[in-house]
Amino acid sequence: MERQYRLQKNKAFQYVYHRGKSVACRDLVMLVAKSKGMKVGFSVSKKVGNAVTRNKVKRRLRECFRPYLGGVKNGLYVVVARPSAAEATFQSLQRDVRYLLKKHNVLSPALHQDKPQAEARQRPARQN
RNA sequence: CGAGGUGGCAAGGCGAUCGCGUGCCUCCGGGCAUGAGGAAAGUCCGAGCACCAUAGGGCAGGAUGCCGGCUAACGGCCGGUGGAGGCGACUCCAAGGAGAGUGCAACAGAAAUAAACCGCAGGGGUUCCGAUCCAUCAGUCAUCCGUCAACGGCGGAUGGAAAGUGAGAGGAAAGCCCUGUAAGGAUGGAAAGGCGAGGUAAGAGCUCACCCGCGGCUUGGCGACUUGUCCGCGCUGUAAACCCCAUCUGGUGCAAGAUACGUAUGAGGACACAUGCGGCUGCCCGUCGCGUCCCCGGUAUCGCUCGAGCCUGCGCGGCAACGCCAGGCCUGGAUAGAUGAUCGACCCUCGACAGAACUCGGCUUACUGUCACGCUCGCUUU
RNA sequence: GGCUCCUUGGUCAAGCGGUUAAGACACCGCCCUUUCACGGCGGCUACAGGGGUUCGAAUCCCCUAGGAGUCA
Repeated sequence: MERQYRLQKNKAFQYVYHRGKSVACRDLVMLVAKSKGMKVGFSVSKKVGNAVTRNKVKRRLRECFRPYLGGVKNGLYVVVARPSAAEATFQSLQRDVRYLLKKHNVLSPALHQDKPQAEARQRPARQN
């Protein structure tokens, strides 16, 4: 995920926590605030685990969110991992991210019905 | 074969698709190269580096603590000494001073850092028994008072009819006083060196032999230490209690700090008014600065990775840690923080512990697999 | 990332190296009351873990684990 799409400053996170709307499932919480730019941030606290597991969860979340970059409304997104996310598989995280985006109703019409492009591209490979 | 000991090595790799950080090139489409660890961890030590005054003085505080060496330095490493553990290979040890001083040693025990409670022994005095001797017709009992350290004696008085009152070898029993003694005494972590013999009234390093420890002298060693001597002595433990001695030690830490653009010893609020306040360490000196406190205060770049660096040599010196020499190599530098997802087969245990954040040298802790040994012990077979 | 500190019953806590580790609240049982509350009596349950020093450690030292605070 390129740097221009990242939410970086602590103040920006604080802004999203104050102004954003939140939707959650068992492993994740997603907050969205309206903005002209498109930025995503990931928050994984020390409760999730040690540095290795935290990094792993962050990488997986980044990979899950990447296909939707062009396909959702602009805004400030923050994805918070709950402690149970350490045990979740990549596939379940993928499902959760898609479910939360849908619940926020930010998916563009093209992607609302079908699978995202990146995932569609991976489908045939997985079937092999 | 089993149980150990020591030392080393590795930390899944390969291919495909998508994706990320950094560097270089670019025809701006992209391409090429490279990208976590042995502990990156804990932050327990030591340094570099930066700022604080040039890093200052004294006290306090802190750290280390057998010896020699290595190292930039260290609480690290190597080699040795002493002690402890193990049948052994081998391992472990904050291992200076208790003979400078202070403190503490609960409970138990006679007694706790210095004696004398019991005991043992000698002497004194008391009572009782008492062969025998003197005296005598008989020779005793009760109460009261005084006295001595004394439930006992002595002296006196009174009463029972009156009066008066000896000596004693030796023995016994109890309690008392003085002296000697530290052998024995159920305890305790520790009891005044141990054990045996002599010695004695009883005893005692009082004397002797052997042993243990300390000190002196002495042999060897740079030294810790060690060998001998028997010259002197017999001293509780605790310093991870205070302390003494020796050595080291200024503070803060890359959120250090520097630069640029905004421009600034800034805006707002509260309090105070120089024998004061703050910084440099806790205090004093010295020195620098001049209100103090609360709250708010942007972004970018540098610091930032070539370094006490890594690899090779059967190189040279050294037992070794390590040093020297020669040749070769460049090997993360992010800043919400880069290694992931999917597929394929392989090792067949589906891969443990675990992610750089200024950088090094160690220590400690977590943890998987494997190899070597002209290392040890035991069993079996030949 | 650096620095500083703390762990004692279920909770809050005291504790000079020396008995069976105070105390309060809570909980349980009994008494009191027609019953509950209050009160009284009794009980229950702990030194974060592992080593070391010491005759003896909750206390002193080291390591580990967990938890706080602080620095922009």
